[in-house]
Amino acid sequence: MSNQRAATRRNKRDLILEKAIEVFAQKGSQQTTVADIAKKAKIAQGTVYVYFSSKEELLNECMQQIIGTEIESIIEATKDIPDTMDRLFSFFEQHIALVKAKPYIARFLTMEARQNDDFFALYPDYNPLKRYLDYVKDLGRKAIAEKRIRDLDLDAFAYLIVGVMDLAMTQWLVYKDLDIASMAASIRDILKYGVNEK
Amino acid sequence: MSNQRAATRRNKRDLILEKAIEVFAQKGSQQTTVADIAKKAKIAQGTVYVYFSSKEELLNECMQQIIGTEIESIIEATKDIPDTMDRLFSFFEQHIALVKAKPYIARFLTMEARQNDDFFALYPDYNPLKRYLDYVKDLGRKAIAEKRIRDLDLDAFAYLIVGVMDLAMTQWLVYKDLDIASMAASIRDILKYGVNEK
Amino acid sequence: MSNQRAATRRNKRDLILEKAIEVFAQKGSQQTTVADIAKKAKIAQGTVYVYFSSKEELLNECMQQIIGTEIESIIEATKDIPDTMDRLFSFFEQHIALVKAKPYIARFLTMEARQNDDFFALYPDYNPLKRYLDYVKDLGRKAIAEKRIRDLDLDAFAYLIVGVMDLAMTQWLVYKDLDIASMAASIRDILKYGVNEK
Amino acid sequence: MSNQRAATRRNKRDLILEKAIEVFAQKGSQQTTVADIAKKAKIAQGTVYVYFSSKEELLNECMQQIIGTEIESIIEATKDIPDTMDRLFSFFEQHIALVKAKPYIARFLTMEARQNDDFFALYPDYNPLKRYLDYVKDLGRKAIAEKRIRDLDLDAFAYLIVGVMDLAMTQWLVYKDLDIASMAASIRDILKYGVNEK
DNA sequence: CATGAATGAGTTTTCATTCAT
DNA sequence: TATGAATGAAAACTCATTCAT
Repeated sequence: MSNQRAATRRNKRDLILEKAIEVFAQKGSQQTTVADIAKKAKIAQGTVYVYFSSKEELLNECMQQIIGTEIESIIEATKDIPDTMDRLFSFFEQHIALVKAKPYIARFLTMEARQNDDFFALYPDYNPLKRYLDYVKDLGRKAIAEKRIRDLDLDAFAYLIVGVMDLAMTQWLVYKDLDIASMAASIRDILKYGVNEK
Repeated sequence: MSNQRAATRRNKRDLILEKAIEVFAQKGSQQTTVADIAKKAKIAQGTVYVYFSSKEELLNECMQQIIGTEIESIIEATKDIPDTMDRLFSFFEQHIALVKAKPYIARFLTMEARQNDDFFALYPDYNPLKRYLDYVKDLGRKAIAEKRIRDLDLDAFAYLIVGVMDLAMTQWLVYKDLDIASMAASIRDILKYGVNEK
Repeated sequence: MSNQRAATRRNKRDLILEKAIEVFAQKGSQQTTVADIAKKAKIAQGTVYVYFSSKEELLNECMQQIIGTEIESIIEATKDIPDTMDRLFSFFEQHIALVKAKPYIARFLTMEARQNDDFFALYPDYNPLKRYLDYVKDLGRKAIAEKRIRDLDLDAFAYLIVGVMDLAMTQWLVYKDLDIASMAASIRDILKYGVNEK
Repeated sequence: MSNQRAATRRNKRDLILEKAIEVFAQKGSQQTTVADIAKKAKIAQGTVYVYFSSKEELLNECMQQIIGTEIESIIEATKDIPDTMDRLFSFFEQHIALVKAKPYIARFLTMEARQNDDFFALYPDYNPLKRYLDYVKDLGRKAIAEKRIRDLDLDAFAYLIVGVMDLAMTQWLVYKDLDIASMAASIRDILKYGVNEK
């Protein structure tokens, strides 16, 4: 009984989170009303407030859900790839796959997370872009140590990788005809050999 | 007198635009009220509606102002630099300078323009990121023709340049201690020679 | 088993009443939510509705509980004091003792009972202030008959006694440093001899 | 023009205050909705928020209005009566007259002012009962100095006067058939000569 | 009986927009 | 043109009450 109840409670909370992420992503957090979310989840507006104390809190929980779950799962999934550069581009590819599978997550990563000041005031380490940058810098550091890449400015390196990833993602959301996968190969090529004539 | 009036009208309209951009950029367009803008411009709320039919229209005018004026002026300013790569990085540097001088413009480029769907529905070519990408692709095409860079995927090239620029700008807005100028040199170096050991 | 059940029912009902009085008194009936009461009684919200049909009814039951139990018990306790004036001031003292022991009762007497119109519409005789006034008038009548006090306006007499009692109580609730006990002696003195120079 | 505008503004604010006092007094502050007040004042709900930042603030302004205006005007009106006891009972009578003329004020004095903790936290000296008590104590002190009354406990004296006044007022609100004016004479008699047989 | 999740009507508050001056 | 008071529709949030378990 307790299990059943707990399960129900967990399920409804998760249901609200899931639908909220979809609606927030579709319309943006400001344009989304609690009524929209309730409608999408087929529950009464008041029910949202049984599980979340305010629309604000619900939005933050959505972000933590995405960052804590999705981003970390990508990082986790790539941790066994031995070659650092392969690992880096596998990370890139997985991120693209995530965006393609759950485009609303991209909206959170690029939009909400960038502009929700309250959220970053509370959880500065949850800035998803910063999380990505740190991860890439770390990978870069190892690649240098392993002499797989030359000794370069790690910040510049990380910003190049994450920047191109983020932009490609953003543009893909607007112009769906962008072939990110094939672009990834070209990006890898440019980063590897540089733009100079050999 | 007619001149006087026209001048006044132009001036007041521009005053509202100027202040609106500042406030929109500071608080985000959703959080900004017409009252905020009127207060900043030291005029009555009603006056805003003498020059703009709605808050929506005012926002769109702000974006056109930025894109049409600021962005184009950067592109214009670099047009006389003969070496394509120099021109590209001059463009990069000018963009950084613009963001540093008028940080609220960056907010528009990264945030508002990305999320204001109505605006893009009306003016797809005014997507400032797309404008940047097209410009860089064009530069890249010339550089290849001039054999200054090797024959590479222009999209990948443009996304790398604009992506790193946009990200650096975004992060600088949050963490002001980022030294973008010095990073630019490193980025140029990486792009030029690639990450591989020589 | 039937006894057991009845006892349980009685006990839980009384538990809710007891806790409801405390919470109502603490926060005022309007500010109190059914959830507050349920929490204080450590039961589920729904359980309140097993014993009371509405929050309104619960509030009325609380008032009857106080008037029927607490007030009558004071009147009862003083009934064997032969001297009418002693009895009157014993009544006064017991009331003070009650307020000090259970301050939340004072809140009911002064606040809720005065403002809950519905309650008085249903039970006009349960106005606790009226109950007090009637009791004091009755005592006064006897004291006059016994020639312990002079023949005076009974209403004025009762209003003086109950009025000063009620006000002292009210102010004591706000400013706890009021020494009601010592004031009672002075009040008795003034009422006895009047304010005139002898 | 400026005068006209300022007058309009002042008038509307005062109109809202006036109507709010009436409705608050009639239904109690908790039962009163902003819609009720707006309806009574024949304005839109939003207009209330042009002049008051919240319902809470409006309530507090109402109380200050009553305490600052009505109570002080009574105290002011009696200040030229030379005999202290006459002055005291003139004060009493004026208070009764006020309650009869504007019964809703009585509601504020006895109900809202007693229970609105927030208000007293901000303005402890605006407790209307305390204001009354202080005034009567002051009068009593002078009466003693002038040897018009004997040297008695000022607190007990003030509590008797204000207590009976407040209670009479309260009961009159419920049972309108109470003849307060005639009672006042009896009260004066009892207080003057005491209850003892001479 | 007891529960507590779910409900939805009702309330406060915001703010783009209008309009008389 | 310029004003700013007034509007009212829409949104967030509360909470007494119900009901399936």
